[in-house]
Amino acid sequence: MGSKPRVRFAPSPTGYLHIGGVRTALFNWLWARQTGGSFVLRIEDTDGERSTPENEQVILRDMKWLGLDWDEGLEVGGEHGPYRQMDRLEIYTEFANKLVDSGAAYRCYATKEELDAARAKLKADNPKAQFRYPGWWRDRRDWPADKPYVVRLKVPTDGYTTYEDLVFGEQRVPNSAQQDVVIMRSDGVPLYNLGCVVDDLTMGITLVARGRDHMINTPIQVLLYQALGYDIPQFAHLPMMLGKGGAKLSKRHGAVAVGQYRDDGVPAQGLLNYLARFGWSYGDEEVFAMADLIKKFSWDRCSASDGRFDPVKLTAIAFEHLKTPALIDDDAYATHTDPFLREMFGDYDAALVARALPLVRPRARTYREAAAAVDFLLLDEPVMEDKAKNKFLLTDRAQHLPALHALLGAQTSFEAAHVETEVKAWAERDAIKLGAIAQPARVALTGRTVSPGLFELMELLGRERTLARLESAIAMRDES
RNA sequence: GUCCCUAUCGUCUAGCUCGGCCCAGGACUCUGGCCUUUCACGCCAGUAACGCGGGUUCAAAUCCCGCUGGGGACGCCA
Repeated sequence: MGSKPRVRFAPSPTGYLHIGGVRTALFNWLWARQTGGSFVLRIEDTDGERSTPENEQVILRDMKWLGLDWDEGLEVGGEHGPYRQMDRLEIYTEFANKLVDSGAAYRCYATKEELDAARAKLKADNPKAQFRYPGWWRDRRDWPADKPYVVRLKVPTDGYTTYEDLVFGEQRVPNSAQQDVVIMRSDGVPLYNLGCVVDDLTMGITLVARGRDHMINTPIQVLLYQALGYDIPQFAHLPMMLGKGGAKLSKRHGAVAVGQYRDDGVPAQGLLNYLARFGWSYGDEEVFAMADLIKKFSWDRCSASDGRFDPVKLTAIAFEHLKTPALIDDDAYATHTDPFLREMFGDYDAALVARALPLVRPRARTYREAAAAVDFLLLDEPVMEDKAKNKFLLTDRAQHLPALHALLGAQTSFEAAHVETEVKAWAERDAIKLGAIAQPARVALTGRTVSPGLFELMELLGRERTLARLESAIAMRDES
């Protein structure tokens, strides 16, 4: 093991991959990529009630979609495995025994019922009091032979536990505020604190970066490291991502599942860019390519105050990527739009779409919107918006259409620049405002009032389809 | 209730370490305008914040104290 940083992301498969979790994963990943260190992915599935293999699969799938690849962990393996906590039970038992043997922890035979009763009694006497484990078994060694027990950490009753947080600075928590927490359940499954410390220890993790909601656990974990005789890693806690109004971020504040963004057609790098800027800043810069982020990220530019998730800003940042070829080149754009095109149109003329997409980019907020915006090219007939049709095709506004048709019919080249020159010359000659020609023509060709430039459209559609659509538009008016 | 964390426009934030360049800058949103064959993009302009109260100082968003607000946690959850 060298001196390179080793960081990790350790989600619980108790639900889909949440964007708050992605932010944590991202910061760890950026640090590993910047420093040439390792990014470890492990699964903390000790909550048997809520963990499922399906959730685990979703998490792995979403991490891959985001491009947050890991050097060690599930699927890729590594020399510190296994990387799923339920596959590491013997290791925790070994460490728990070590703690009990050294006197740093002890067996507690109090049953859940006894604890509940004591808690209830205390609440009855004083509703505001905080229940704390009374230490019944703290100093006993008269352990019953065949009764279930949990393992509790013997927390010092005085003094302070301190550590340096890369984001929050020096932390100093009175031990008197802690209690003898359970670190191992009676069924031999470790609790979060034990599992986390043993894993970070045995996996050689040098820096633990996680959400601030875990900050409360850190003193206990520091105590665990010390009891086990290990140096503590560095810690970096990240401020919380809350929903609008300051409440815990949930579905009603917008999509929180990564999978939802993928399905909506939001680019992964846009999502990541938004998340990177949440609790981290680099002067006034806001739009970053991934390579930039890797280069510029640092813990000392992380903020300590909580923030609120804003789906509108996320869309804006994602749009910056979507419309900028330097951030997403045209080939990549086409590749990412492909699944949506297939979903909407089945097999399609990829070469034709590839020519149209660059014109659509400044108008599409997602890949899905981009796919929808080229429908007029892929459908035999454009889908007519009623309003557009009634206003531009069935009225006098369509009066120039026959002349336009005649002019275009006489052209051999349908290159945008050429058609533009010809049409503009005609308009000038006959003193017709270009808009009077363009809008009805646009509707005839696309069915909409909104589209890329008219002459580009003609080039894209080609001579035959352009003329045919103008003819049917003219016919529409005659029939009405 | 107890312990811990935090506090700049509606939101994300710069500035705070080393007080004056800040009657506070950028971005999103919103409004107005320009460009243009439409829309979008782009460009220009505008609205909008240092939570409150005390100090310290010639000078405080920046330092100190108090208050208030917000958040996390107090489980054989993670």
